[in-house]
Amino acid sequence: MPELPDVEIFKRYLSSTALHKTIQSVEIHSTDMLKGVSARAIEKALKGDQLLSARRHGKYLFVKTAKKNKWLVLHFGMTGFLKYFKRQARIPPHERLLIAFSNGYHLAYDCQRKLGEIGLIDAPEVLIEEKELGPDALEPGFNRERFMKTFKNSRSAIKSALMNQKYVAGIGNIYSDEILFQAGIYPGTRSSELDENNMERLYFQMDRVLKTAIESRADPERLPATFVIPHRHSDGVCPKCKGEIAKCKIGGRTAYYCPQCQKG
DNA sequence: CCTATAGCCTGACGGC
DNA sequence: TGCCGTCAGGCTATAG
Repeated sequence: MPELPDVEIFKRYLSSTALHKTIQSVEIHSTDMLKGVSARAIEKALKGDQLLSARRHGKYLFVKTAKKNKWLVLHFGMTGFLKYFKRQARIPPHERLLIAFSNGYHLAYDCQRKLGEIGLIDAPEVLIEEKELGPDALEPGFNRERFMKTFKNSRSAIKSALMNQKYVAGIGNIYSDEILFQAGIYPGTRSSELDENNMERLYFQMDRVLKTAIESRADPERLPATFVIPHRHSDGVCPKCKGEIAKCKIGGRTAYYCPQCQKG
């Protein structure tokens, strides 16, 4: 689930629940998910402090602490999410990090498959540079010109290029399918072979799809009826032409597309 | 340099 | 029912 729109919703969720509350305790139950930091160091950085603000870049969430000026890093892998709750009975099943606040509430980071990551850094820029992340797909500076320049230079399938976090950060398997569907482009088309028209449509749809998904709270059931995401399964029907949705492998990932509406 | 592929980790599901 | 293979919306390391 967690691509740009999902993580943006997590950010808003955390911002409206867990900020400005004194942290009473921190428990890390899966130390194997820690990257370059010890459980003790995270505990030390958070305990007694408060969470001040949250920021997102691509699929990464950064949460700033008030006093010590550190940033907690959360990446959600394929199965991560956040939950803010009071009663112990509501604790999610694969909780890996648990922050308890002095008001009796808790913030849990749940990640069933442990493909996510928990970290602690001095500034988001450090991680962005280290991972060589491209610009966030929705940042204003990533305009049409930069988009075209980026994708002109890649010879991989456009779907793979869109998902390459070094080119642009935030797009994964699901939303790359949606963006390509909306732009009417076959996912296996070589990125460098897209003409100006296709490039322009792709950029426009990238922006529109991601923003629409955020407005829909990244909830498939709230997406517009013209979106293909709810039909990404065998027997899926194209919301535009009512033809059958097809599936194939591109760059090792399953791509769903409409053979009628998306031409090479 | 660039692109493609296996592997990491866990759980759900379908077929035998 | 039980077992096994496959697959899942992430990224990284390595091979070609």
